[in-house]
Amino acid sequence: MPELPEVETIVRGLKQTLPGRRILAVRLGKTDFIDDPVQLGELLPGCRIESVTRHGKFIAFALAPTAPAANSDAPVHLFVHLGMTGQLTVRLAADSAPPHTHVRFALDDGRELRYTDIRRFGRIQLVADSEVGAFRDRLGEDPLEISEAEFARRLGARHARVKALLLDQRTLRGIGNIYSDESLWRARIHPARRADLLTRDQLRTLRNAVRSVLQTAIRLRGSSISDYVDAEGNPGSFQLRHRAYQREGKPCARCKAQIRRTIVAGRSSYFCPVCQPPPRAQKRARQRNRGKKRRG
DNA sequence: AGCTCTTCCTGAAAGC
DNA sequence: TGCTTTCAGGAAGAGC
Repeated sequence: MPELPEVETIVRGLKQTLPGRRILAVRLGKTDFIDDPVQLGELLPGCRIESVTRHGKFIAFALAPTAPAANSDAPVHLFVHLGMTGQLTVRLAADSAPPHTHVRFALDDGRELRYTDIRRFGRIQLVADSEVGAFRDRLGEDPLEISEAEFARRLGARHARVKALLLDQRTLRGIGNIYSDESLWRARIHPARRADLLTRDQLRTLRNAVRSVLQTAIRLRGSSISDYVDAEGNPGSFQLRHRAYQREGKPCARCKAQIRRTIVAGRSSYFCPVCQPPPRAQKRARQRNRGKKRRG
């Protein structure tokens, strides 16, 4: 599943070769995950790719029309979200494309940018220049850039479970199921703990854990669990460093207790029952509160 | 406010 | 062996 480190790796790869290239043609397969496929096909041919950037898990292409024949002279941004199984690769146009390749952007150097997505949980949309700000504002802070104080402010007052907040793209942008579990394991915090009941120390530790996990994962070019590959089609290797995610029954790397799996925020959540004690005190507090409500 | 459930989709793995 | 069922999950929306 592409999360921040995977998307960052892909973007770094695309930045090497795409800026300055012109899109000659667009070929579409299935289009049910594209906001406006007709507009995509009409607007993009003739556009030059100005830049490639990452916003959370989104990949943004800034496009500028070049030919006078272009259908519009307004710059536009193409936002791509890879969902679960999306891949963006640059290949020679003559090379055969894998199954489930649904979008092919022919480039002016004989190659093409391809979007492949088995499950089509990804999204592709065009965003007008004037709306890019609003689009980005819907996302929270980048977890690699957020300050300690801002991290504590964003999470520390919330009653929600800490894992739900890590996954919420409006709180922090870019973290998914793998890196939330890996960060919580490193910070020794149970995923179901309420964020507002964490200590200052725990919030600081968690922020640092998130940073170091993401930075290491970027260095190792992401985690390849099932479908992830970078822009050149190569897998990452951070999955070899996973300490919690998908390690149910395996020994904790710190204390040798068996990693357990539970459901938090509707997602499989892996944790060490010894290093990351479940929130018993919270449970008792909730039971007391329920009692009070019934009586009151 | 925050939780749970549902929907989208395919393929791998488990169950029979 | 071969079919059917289950599960995985990012995000959005509904309903409680």
